[in-house]
Formats: sequence, structure tokens, C-alpha cells
Amino acid sequence: MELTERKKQILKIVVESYIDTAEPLGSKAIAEKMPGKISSATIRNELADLGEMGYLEQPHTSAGRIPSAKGYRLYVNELMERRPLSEEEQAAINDSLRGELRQTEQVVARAGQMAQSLVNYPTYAAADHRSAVTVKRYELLPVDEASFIAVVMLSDSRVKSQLMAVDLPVEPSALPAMSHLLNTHFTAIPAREMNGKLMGLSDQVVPEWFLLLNRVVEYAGELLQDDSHTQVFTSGASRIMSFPEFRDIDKAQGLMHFMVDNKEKLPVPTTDAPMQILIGPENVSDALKESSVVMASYDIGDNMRGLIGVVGPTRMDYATVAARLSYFAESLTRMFGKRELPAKEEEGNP
Amino acid sequence: MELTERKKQILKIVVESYIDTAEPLGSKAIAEKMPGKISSATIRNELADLGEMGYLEQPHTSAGRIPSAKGYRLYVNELMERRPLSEEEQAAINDSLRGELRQTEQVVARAGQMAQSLVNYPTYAAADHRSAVTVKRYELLPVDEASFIAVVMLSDSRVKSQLMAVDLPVEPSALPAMSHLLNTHFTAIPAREMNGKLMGLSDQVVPEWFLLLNRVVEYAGELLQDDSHTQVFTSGASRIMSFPEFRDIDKAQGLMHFMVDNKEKLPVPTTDAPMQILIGPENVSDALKESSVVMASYDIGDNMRGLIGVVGPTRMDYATVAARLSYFAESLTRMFGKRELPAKEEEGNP
DNA sequence: TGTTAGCACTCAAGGAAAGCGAGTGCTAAA
DNA sequence: TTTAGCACTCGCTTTCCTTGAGTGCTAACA
Repeated sequence: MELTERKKQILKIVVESYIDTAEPLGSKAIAEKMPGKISSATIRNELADLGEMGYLEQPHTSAGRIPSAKGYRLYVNELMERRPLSEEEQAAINDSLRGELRQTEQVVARAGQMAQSLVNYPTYAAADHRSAVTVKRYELLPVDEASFIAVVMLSDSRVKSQLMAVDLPVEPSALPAMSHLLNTHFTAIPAREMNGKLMGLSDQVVPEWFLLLNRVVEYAGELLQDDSHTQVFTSGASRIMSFPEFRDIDKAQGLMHFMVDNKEKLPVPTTDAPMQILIGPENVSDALKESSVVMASYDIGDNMRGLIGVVGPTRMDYATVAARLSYFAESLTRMFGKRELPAKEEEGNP
Repeated sequence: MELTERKKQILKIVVESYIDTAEPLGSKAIAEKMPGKISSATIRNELADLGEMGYLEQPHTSAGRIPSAKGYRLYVNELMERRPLSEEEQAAINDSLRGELRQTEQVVARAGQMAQSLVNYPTYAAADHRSAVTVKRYELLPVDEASFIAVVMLSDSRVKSQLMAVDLPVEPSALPAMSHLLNTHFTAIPAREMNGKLMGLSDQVVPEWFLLLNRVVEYAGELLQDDSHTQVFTSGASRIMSFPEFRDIDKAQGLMHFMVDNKEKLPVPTTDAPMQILIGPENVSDALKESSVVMASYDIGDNMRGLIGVVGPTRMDYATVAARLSYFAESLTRMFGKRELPAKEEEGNP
């Protein structure tokens, strides 16, 4: 059976109406929305075909049609109008970006919140490293005879530090030497190689030193480790409950539990495309089988990539969400391009 | 009218049954649970009195009685048996505390999660400073001619650091001098005084220095500021939906929205008591008027105090929650007492 | 005076029956 | 290929009824 132009048009009407109202659409209503005069009976024939081809479904015999996941997919791939944002919409986004966004740590969460208010669906946000992070430099600063500060500079320009307590007094003059040791042996290598290297040193340095080195290396390891499962932030998760498909408390709970207490398992893009859409059963997690996710990523500088995901019912307003989200992500990328390092004005990039 | 011993006993039975089943309890059922033989008619008389005094309510004329907020309050204050934890329960808590809890930053969130699994109600967690945090020490480390690292040690022993870009090259030798300047003028003072001090220096140092000093002081100010509205973590928020009183999706959404997207407004203790209970309408926030909150705090060292809150329906199991939570909080305090600074081993431990 | 048995009354909850109406599939004619 | 017509399906809503748990009140009892 062939997917004629008219069938596509009908599908588009059904999808968009369902996105709008969450109600099945009948042949008569479709006939009225079609250009030219076509009787509802004709539409019914077409609907039967579309159903047979798997693009439409019927909740029950005497109800209208609703799109299937396959139907949504076709809509997203072919039928959806990728309208650019209006001036006002762009202005709104640009406004929300003005000021704000300083501390790299908070950028990701804040971006998620902004996206949330932009699309009116729950969102989540995270950061991702394109390449593995390593330690670039160590620095040990004396505090008193009972403690010192370990400063660790990472390859993505983040700098982390922690106060370390010492059990046995170490003369302060030893710290620079130990820094040197760390900088020559424990930089630019992945976390998993650190322990091996450390063992190699165990009989070359005095035990007191070794203990401290161990502690600093362990701290660095934690920092690198920590990065793999970076924090995920959600915004407006409870909004999911205002959609009629989640009026059922058990469904709502399932999804809320996933978004709030299992954030880490929310999907991440599997392709390099600037935007990816997962429709209903295309999702891996069971909790998302009845939801759709739109994901976009942006460059955050320092070889890092930010991720924003939008979660909604399968009948989510793909066209609007996709348009706003991609513009937003582009704006963020543009913005971070300008100020590669926080507070650094533009000039040549390293 | 007097609150006789028998009335109290009846109230206790009603509260505990309602906590257990979420169903109103009738006179006959109460009569059966009372020691000695008393007819349901007598109970009915007592119930009428208790209702008049405001301790009990009736959902509708032909239903049994349920406790009012006032009834719960009396129960919590006088009637509840403050049973200590059993050996097994204590062991379970101790087990969950073993290992874990290193990085001061993550302690709070982790503690909240642990509490969650302990009480089976949603929890939230935050940290609080007993006294204002100030900067204890600054350190500026050279990186290259385009940037340096600012390390800021805070009075609560946290150490924060960030990479700073410089616009105009500053000879590296200037950094120690600037550190000194910072350490003499910008330590141990509250954030709001910093700007004034900085202005005072504006004509005493060369403009390039001033710019950098400004940036470091600004960074420090952010750190201190940041502290006032510390992050709040929630665990198991979606669990609230499994309670019958929140089967209603709108109620559930109201509370979820509050717990997930308005965490910052969750209540904090108003007294110094080790545990505080807020019952239903005693809560300030509208969203919590139909819920109860049990809060406990623990010492985290460094003049900081951790807070754990448990959120549930008004009929939450106060006795169990209070017992577990207070034991847990005490255990945490004990634990942090032992290892004041992270990573300091206790003597004699493997 | 407090307690109890008895009784009429109330009211939410659950189920069956009936009517409504949106929407369908099929047939036969244009 | 399109259309009009028509019988049929089936979820929803409303109405009505029944059931049963629980009450308040009264009058008798210890």
C-alpha cells in the first residue's frame, strides 16, 4: 500500500490535533480540516489504510484515531514544519541569557532551568566531556604542621582543592618536593593508571611521604572519577503531572521517580547530531516508554559539552520544543564561544 | 470538660490505627481494642466529647473518627511511646554508615539518602552554618602569563579555587605580594564589608593589580554569599504518591512541586531542640498544610550543622520516624566528632 | 452518675440499568 | 474512486437502588 500525499496530510492533521487536545480525532472532524471538500467516508477509508500501515491507532472501536509511535516518528522526520523562532521568541531567549551564567559549575543547572521556562515541559541538564579529563598540575600549600592544602588543576581548567590532615608532622619544606614528584608522575594520565604508578614509588620514598602522596593521588582520582557520572539536574519535573496522560497516579509516580530519584539514567545523545528525539517505545528505560525526550547539546568550552533534555508525553509539541531548544542550545554555544574562560575577554583562542 | 485517662487512651488508639490504615475508626472497633469490657455506646459518648474538644474529626456523619492536627499534637507530645531502637535497627543504621561519607560536599546529600531508606518517607537534607563563614586565607598561584589560580580557604575548612584569566600580563613575582595584600585586608570579614575595603585600596595600588584583586575578592564574595542559600537535596520525593492521601493528582503535584522545584523553602528548625515536628497546619508553607515534617540536625564539624527532614502525610508514623531519625542524627554527630577533618584516620583502625 | 442496649437515621460507596452520542465499517449507488 | 446511508459498537454519564458501617439519642440499668 502506498503512502499518498493525502494520507500524509491526514496523518499530520491527526498528530497535530492530538498534540493539542490529547483527544482522538474522528473522520468527520478531519474532513472539516482538510482543504477541498472530501466526505468523511473517504477519510474513513484512508484512516483504515493508515491504521493498517501502523501509523494510527484506535483506543477502542468506536473512538477516533490517535497517532502510534511510528506515526509520530514519520511526523517528526517528514511532516513537521521546522519553523524558525519568531523575533519575540528569540528576544525572550536572548533576554534570559543576558547576565547570569558565571561559575562553570552552576552553568549547567541554570541552563536547564532556563530551558524549562522556555518549553514548559520538564527538563534535565548535565555536562559531558568529549575527551577524558586528566590532572594538569598539582600544588601543595602549607597551612600548619597538622595540615596542608592540595590544589589540583584539571585539564578542563577546573581547579579543585581540599584541606588535608597529616598524622605525622612533615617539615613544610618537603611540600614543594612532593608537588614536583606529583607533577612529574601523576599528570596527564587516566585515573586507573594512578594506582599502579603509586605502587611503583612505594619503595623510593620515605613512608611518611608515601602516605601523603597516596592521599593526594586518591583525591585526584576521586575528582577524575567523579566526572564520569556527572550530576544531573532536573527542572519542573512535577509539571509532568499536568498532562492528562499522567493523571493516573501510578504512571505519574513511575515517571517522577525516574526523573527525580534516578536522574542519572536519563538518556544522553547517542549521535553527534545537534538534536535527537526519542519517541515513546524508542526509549530504553521502561519508565520512559510512554514519554518522549528531545535532547540538544551545546559547547561549553574547555572540551566540555552541555546537555539539555526535554521530557513530555509522546504527544509533546515536537515542533515548538525542537525549534526553541535548538535555538537555545545554539545561543549557549555562541555565548560560551565568546567567553571561553569565565571572565576572559575575547582575543585569540589558545 | 476534662481530658480523662480513658479519653487519652481512646485518642491514642484512634491515632495509631489511623496511622496504620488511613481509615477512620468506629466506636465498635475501638471498644474491641480497649482493655476491659466497655460497650461501644460508652465509647461513642467519649468520642463525642473528644470531638467537641477538638482532638478528633469526622470525615462525614456516618463515618468513624480521625485525628485532627490538635489530636496528633497531643499524641506526639504526650501519648506516643518513645521507644528506643531495637538492636537490629541500630545495627542497620551503623551498617549503612560504615565506609562512605568522605568529601564534605557530598556528605549532606548522602546522609539524606540514607535517612530516606531508613524511614521510607521522602527526606530532604541541607547544611547550615552556626556562625558566618569568612575567608581565612588567600593564595595566588602562577600558571602562565595569561592566567593564575586563586585559592581561597574558608573558616569552615573548605578550600575553593578557580582559574583566573588576566587581561594585561602581570609579572609572576607580583602574585605573592598580592596574596599578602589580600591576606592582611580581606580575611575574617563578612562579604558585605569587602567592597568597601576594596574601594579604599583603589588609589593605593596600580590599576592592573586593582583589577585582579577585584576579581579575586569578587570570587571570594561569591563563595561566602553562596553559603547563605545552601543547596537542598531531596531523596525519594516520588514516594509521597504512594500514600492514599496523595492519590489525588493535584494534591500530589502541589507537594511534589514544592519538594522538587522549591526545595529551598522546605522548613528548617526554629529551635535548638535535637528534633522538631511540624504537624499539618503548623507548617508555614501552604503546600505542606496537609503534611507533617520531622526534622533533626547533626554536627558535621567545622561549626557546621547538617539538617535532615522527613516529609509525610499528617498521619505519618511519628514514633518510628522520630526514633530512627534521632538515632541516625546522633550517630552522624558521633561519627563526625571522631574524624573532625575528612580523611583523618582514627587511631587503631585498620 | 456513669454505663449499656436498642433503635431510627445518615451517608458514602458500589453496582446495575438506561440513555447518549461520537465514531465506525460496510454496502450500494454515483 | 468517492459518496451517502445506515446499522452497529462501545465508552461515558446519569440515575436509581442497595448495602452496611457508623452515628446520636433515649430509656433502662447498676
